[in-house]
Amino acid sequence: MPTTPTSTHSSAPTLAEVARHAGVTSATVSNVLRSRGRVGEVTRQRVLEAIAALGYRPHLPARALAEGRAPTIALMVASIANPFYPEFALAVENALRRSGQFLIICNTDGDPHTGRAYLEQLAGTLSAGVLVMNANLDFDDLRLSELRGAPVVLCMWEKPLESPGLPCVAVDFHLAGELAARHLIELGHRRIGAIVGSKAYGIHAARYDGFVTAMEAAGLDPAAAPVIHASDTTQGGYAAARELLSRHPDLTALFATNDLPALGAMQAAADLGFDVPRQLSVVGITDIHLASESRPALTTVAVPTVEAAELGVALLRELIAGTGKSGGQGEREAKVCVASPPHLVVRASTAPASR
Amino acid sequence: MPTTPTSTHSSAPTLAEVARHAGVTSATVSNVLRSRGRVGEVTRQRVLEAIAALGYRPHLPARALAEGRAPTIALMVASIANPFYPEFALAVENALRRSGQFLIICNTDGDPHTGRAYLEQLAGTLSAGVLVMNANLDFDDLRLSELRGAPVVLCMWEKPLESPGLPCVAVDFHLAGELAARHLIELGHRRIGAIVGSKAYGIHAARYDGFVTAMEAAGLDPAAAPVIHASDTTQGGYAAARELLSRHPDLTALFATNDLPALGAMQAAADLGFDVPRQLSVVGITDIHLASESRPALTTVAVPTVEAAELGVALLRELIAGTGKSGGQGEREAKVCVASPPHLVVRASTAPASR
DNA sequence: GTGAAAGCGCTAACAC
DNA sequence: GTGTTAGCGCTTTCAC
Repeated sequence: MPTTPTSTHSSAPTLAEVARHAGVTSATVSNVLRSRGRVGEVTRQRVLEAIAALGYRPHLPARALAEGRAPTIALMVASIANPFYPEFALAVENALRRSGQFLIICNTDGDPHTGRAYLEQLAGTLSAGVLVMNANLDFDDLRLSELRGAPVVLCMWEKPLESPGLPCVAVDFHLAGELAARHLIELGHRRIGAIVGSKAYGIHAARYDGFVTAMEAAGLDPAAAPVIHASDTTQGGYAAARELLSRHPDLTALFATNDLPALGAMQAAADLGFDVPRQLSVVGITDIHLASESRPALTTVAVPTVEAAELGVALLRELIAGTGKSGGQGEREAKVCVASPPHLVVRASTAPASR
Repeated sequence: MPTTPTSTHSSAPTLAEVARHAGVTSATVSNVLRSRGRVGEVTRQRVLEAIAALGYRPHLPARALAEGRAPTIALMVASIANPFYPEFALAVENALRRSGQFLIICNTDGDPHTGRAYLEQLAGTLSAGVLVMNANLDFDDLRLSELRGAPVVLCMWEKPLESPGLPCVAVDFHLAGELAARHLIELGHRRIGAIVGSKAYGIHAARYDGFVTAMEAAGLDPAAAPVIHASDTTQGGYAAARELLSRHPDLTALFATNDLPALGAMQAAADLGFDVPRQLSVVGITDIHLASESRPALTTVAVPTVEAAELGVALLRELIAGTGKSGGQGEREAKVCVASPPHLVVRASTAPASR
């Protein structure tokens, strides 16, 4: 029987309904909700009761529209399935939750096009700001997003001394590379192979530069160290290590610019019959959870992931708050916010050179 | 100099501005945007030009408000940092992206309170529906969410034959457990230890039941197999395996209800001097990426993760579309949607029993 | 085919 | 203290 389609009271209660129920006007309800205005204690109670009685919950899009501020933050990553990102995303979500904002995950697949589409849809409408990991986005797209009213923060920018022209959280990955390499050198290793990931955007260049710095500081010739570029995955590291070790069987250590490839390198070494760390030392960078769970556990340079996430959120919030002030975003120098320095974590994958 | 704070044209262009620019009214612009109404070809072109010229992008919250439908889907997980969830989340995000919806990640930390808070804020306001993984939520909270207009779909429900009273994607984990156990039995193992995770909510109970079924089918006494409950992590599996192996050194195989604990068990075995798989076989369930990357690579029972994600999204969408029809959600039987059966993936962590 | 107008649920001036 | 009112940006009947 086709009666009125809108059932009388089953739909979500609105402010107006709460107001009617409490015998006040919606402005008053809004005021008690936001503890904003001056509301009499008795009405306040009546309103609170009405809210509880009706099970009222604010309608976030409506609020966003009226307030002119978006209720979410977007996090752009190449793929959330890469083991590093979830650790970071968790920290971001925790930081956001405290301030009542929500996290939208955007996987770009490393495709600038996908990233751009996300930015276009979200920036300034659903999302008040954008956090960017190495998602292979076009910096011009990112700057455009700023102009659209959604600040962008680059998380884990690799070169503290060099501004990307965009606000960012910088982590000294040059130092990370240096610490990793120095550790090997101090263990007596001289013939070290390097596995360098993510050529795109020069990511990991800083890490390799750190390697070079450490080599030179020790009076070694960095150019003599064989280098292989690999994709930033276990498989990539595995293949790279196989190639490296078969072409240079005299290598006593492998330096990888990231943990995943380092882990892959350890497996390749094992498959090739190398005993890690007795015959071959392996070191990575980042210290993802997996690093401590491998056998042997991976020696690596820990990077302040959680801190970077929190700094990123804080910086983004600051930028969002400041949007529109002083005429804008584009001109003044992009703020770079430096996280604590990385530090070496010695585990079981490195040992003194024996050959 | 304090001039007008609102700069004349820097703010995001609105429909009305596009309309003015094109010499039409906003209704018409809206019509061309949604290819909804009957719009003359020439005006259509003028409007499109205006949109391009101004760089107009729809304001998602405004649209959501006017349309009465929320622009996101919420995914509730215990912690996105658990290696299984990102794989699932990636598949969900891919499925959603195709339909222009966005993914909000909610980490509950396994805390029903946190989960409830998320549901309360998102369900029916910002999020049109909720996908739930084993996030330790209260089923009553979930049913309440349905009444609030945001359907809930349980992903990876473990017991296809038993309805949770909530729509769900079911995966036959009993069969998974059975396959894993049968594999060990067929290899000649008789003294098998079981590591059972996530006691809460009886999750993994189905998996262990499958183990029992396989044992009985082979004429073995399941009660004779030592069982340890462990947290659903590598560490949990590590500790459990250590205990199991030290108390029962004659065990020739370990059955774990999840890959992470299985991986941990392999490490414990290695640390205890057991050669996997020659002296000890280890099998897991799920087939997360890590399973194929461990050394030895983990034999496991693969579960259709991506398929479950896609089915979950499809089911959720269906429920969202049907919300309000035929008077509602509560009464009719909750739909359960069964994913493909799990299947055994033999790798290097299992071998014939030698003792 | 196009425009006028009402309204989605909420906030924020301002008046009383 | 509380109510009135005018939007926020968009969609959508309904006239024309």
